[in-house]
Amino acid sequence: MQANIQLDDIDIGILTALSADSRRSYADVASEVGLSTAAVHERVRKMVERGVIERFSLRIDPQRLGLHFTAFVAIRNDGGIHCRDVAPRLREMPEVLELHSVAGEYDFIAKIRTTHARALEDVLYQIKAIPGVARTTSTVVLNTEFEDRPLRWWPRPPTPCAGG
Amino acid sequence: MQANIQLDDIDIGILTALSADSRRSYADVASEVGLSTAAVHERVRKMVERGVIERFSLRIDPQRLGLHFTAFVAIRNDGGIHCRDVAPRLREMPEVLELHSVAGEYDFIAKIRTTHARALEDVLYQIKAIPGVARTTSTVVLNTEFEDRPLRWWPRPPTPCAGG
DNA sequence: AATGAAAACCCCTAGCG
DNA sequence: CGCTAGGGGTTTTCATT
Repeated sequence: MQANIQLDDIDIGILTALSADSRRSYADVASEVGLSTAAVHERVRKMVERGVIERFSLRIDPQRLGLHFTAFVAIRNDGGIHCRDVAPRLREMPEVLELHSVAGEYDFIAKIRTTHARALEDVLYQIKAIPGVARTTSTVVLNTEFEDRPLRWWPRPPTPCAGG
Repeated sequence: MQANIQLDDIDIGILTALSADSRRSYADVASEVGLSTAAVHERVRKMVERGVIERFSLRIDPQRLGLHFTAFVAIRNDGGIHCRDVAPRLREMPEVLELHSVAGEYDFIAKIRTTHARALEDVLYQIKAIPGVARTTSTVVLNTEFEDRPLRWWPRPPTPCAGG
């Protein structure tokens, strides 16, 4: 749970470059950030080791996979003993892309992707069958403007109370 | 807007492998899916060309970047002439990771990530200053159970009305 | 923590079935 | 659409600073 102190501008440069194209050669990235290939390699290795880089991944167009339908589903638990079992069950469902526990009227927000609206019905049915789930509210996505953007900024360490 | 007909099991195997580690060598992937290196290379090239693969990317731990705070912000537009300008303005804001237009009480759902709660206030202030935005409702994320999971499944083409 | 060099490995194209 | 083959580039290691 450490902060970003350990990342300097060169690290951010490497992350930015690889975030846009993670198969770029280290030689290429090295010339961009002004380091040798070996140095970039070493920095990447360390960032993987320290968990800054979780994995090298792939952005796939969900439409071309046949996943035409997206919804955000808010989930409310009941007060029973099964509450802690809800998240693991949702994790097993491949249609649930993201799961966040949230403050407010609901306990979870799930981002769900299916082939079509009809398929969401099945997923909701499964979710409602999970012990501990009391009720769901779905918000249907009409159009995804953007998601999974490459890294373009990073937060500066918080300035120590300049304004009070 | 074509379907997934063109992707066979081998393509899915390649996507699954690269989704978990996009820097794996094609030679390595090839031995896994039972093809030659050149064949894997050619299939990847075509999937990039056809837009199935949008890009090779990187999953960075937001915590280690100092992004400790996540919220979903529902945005409602007013009925004015500026409605169509709202999405482009939100696109310019780096804290807005995702933007979906949705059906229901609100017009958009934005996924927003900042260093801390206080920084969300600034972002909301900016959003409310966009012409056309009428009102926002924020849902604070307490814990992200999972997000950006590697590909593990893909939808089978819909069975033609087996059940009616 | 970075460099340059060396060795192993991989990418990518070409030619062919 | 897939395979083999080969040159050229890249990754990865290591001694040095």
